[in-house]
Amino acid sequence: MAASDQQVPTKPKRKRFRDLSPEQQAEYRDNLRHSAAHVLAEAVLKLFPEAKLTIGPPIRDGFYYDFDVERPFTPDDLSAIEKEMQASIRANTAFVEREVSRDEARELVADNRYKQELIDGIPEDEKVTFTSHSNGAFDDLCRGGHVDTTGQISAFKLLSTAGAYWRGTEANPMLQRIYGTAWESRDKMRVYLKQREQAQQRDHRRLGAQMGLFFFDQLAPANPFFRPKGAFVYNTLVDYVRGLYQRYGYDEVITPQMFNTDLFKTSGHYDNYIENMYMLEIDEQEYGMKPMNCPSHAVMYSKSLHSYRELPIRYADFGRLHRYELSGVTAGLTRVRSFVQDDAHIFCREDQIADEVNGFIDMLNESYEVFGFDSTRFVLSLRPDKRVGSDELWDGAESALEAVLQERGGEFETAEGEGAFYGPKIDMFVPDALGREWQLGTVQIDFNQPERFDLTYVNAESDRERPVMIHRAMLGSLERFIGVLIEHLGGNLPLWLSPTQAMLVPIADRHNDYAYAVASKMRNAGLRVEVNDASERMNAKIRDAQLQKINYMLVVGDREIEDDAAALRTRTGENLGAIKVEEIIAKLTEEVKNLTL
RNA sequence: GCCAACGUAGCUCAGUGGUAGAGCAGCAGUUUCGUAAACUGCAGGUCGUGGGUUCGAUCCCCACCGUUGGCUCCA
Repeated sequence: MAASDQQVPTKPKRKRFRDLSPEQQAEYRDNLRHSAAHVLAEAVLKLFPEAKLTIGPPIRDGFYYDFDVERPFTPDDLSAIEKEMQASIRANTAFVEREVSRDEARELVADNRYKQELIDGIPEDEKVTFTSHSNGAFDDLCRGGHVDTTGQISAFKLLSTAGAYWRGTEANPMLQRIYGTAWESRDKMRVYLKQREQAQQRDHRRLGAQMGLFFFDQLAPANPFFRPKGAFVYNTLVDYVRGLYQRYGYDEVITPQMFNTDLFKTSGHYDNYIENMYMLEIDEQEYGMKPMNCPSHAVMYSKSLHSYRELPIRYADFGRLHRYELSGVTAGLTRVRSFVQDDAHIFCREDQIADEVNGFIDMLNESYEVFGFDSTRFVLSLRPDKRVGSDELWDGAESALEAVLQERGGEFETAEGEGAFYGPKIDMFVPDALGREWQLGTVQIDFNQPERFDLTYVNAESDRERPVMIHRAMLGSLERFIGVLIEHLGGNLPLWLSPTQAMLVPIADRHNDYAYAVASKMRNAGLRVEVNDASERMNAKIRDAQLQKINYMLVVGDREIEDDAAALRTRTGENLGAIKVEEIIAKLTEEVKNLTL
């Protein structure tokens, strides 16, 4: 501690933020952000006295507060509110917590049904507390967790407004939410806002257009068009997965696109998923586009008699799926209405579950490493209240999944009650450029479909037994995967996945022929190369290749022609100088072979 | 689906109650250049769609379509 601390201050001196432990820092930020939410609520009440307060938690990078108000907030409201907040912060008043009795609490929020509901939800053995600031001018039911004074909220900014249902349920009234960000210093906030801006540069929709990969058109909302280069990426991913399947023992199948709805009545989708299905009528019969592959795989399994010796059977399917998603939730490639998954269903005996899941995670980890996903979050979801299958089945499956995760030693989270009604599952989440997480991989145990389709195998005693079905996807929807991958890599696809691996850049027109000759050599070696023979300056050609995220630029001029070489430049801006064309080919070929990131 | 914002040239955007502009891209010509944007010129838009108000609508109003940010990280 500093020497100045020898003088005993009247109040314990606050430690500087950077001297706090990581846990304390996180707590301080939460407190800061939650305090900012209080100040926000105060400001809103000043300007909109009729507003009803609800909740205002700290969130990642900031905070929000939900209000029940007569009309939605406008951008102008936001700046007015921000001004009010600043006044309150300048006043630098203390946050004061106090315990109140339940009756008193109810009295204090008598005209606020939301707060009443919150009080009802507080367990009997917990204290009910209110927190005030601005010398009591603002008072709110609050669990606590504040900074000492409003003045500590030195850096904040209101970012956006949004409608939000009370408790996130559509049946509830829609509240108006204000999002803001708050930091321990102005510098930190500046850094954050800048990062936010940079993340937008990595948005896959922006990069996808820039790289000429795909586009959307209102003629087919939420259905991407993949241009030649995008289709190349798409198909190369499928090829990659097929390669893994060959090693990990999967068999690819092809199944129909649309089915008589009898299938979905058997599978249960007709009762539970019809809202998301595209239906059509053919020959006065009701048909539906498949939203999932599992029913067709169950049909395929049921078409022949199976011995326990055949199991596990692993059917892989790159079938196109259609799901009607609400218009408000579709987004770029990450949430579309038509997509293909690297989907497969494993039919196995109960005692094979652990091995199957284990083998799947091996494959998944192998692939995620190739793509550089190193912050994958594994979540194990256990039995919900509403479920099918006996407790014994669930016990077995849950402990099998948990044991696999335990034995592998990696970190994972457990979500009680979050499993599907048909079985427990493990989901794998990966963040996008803005830190929003998307589910890519999943492995789900299913006790339901085998029952519904009456699937059986013959065991060693010649008796019929019920197999377990395992749904699993590694990259998940290829569309989403491509979107997340682009953001993850900032568009810098690895060489093996890159639609254009190298751009030949002739310095002057007289070098064009040589450039074409080099390109042809490289193409013969299996590389994907283009020649930019435009009558442009070399700088412009390089810039053009950079924007397209092309891995290598091969600059050729008089000197290179002399030596049968090309000056190699990487998209990271590195100039590797003149290298013999043969060497370049060898280098790139090696890089492709090794799936170098 | 719900709340809000937005929709103008291929892209990024400006603009006004009197039928529209810029930069980049495209095309033509000039330039032939050493590691992220050469110069000149030309061409390019039923201002998302459909109604309404108005002498007149890209602009104001309504509806629809689409896109974007949100819609339990719970007092």
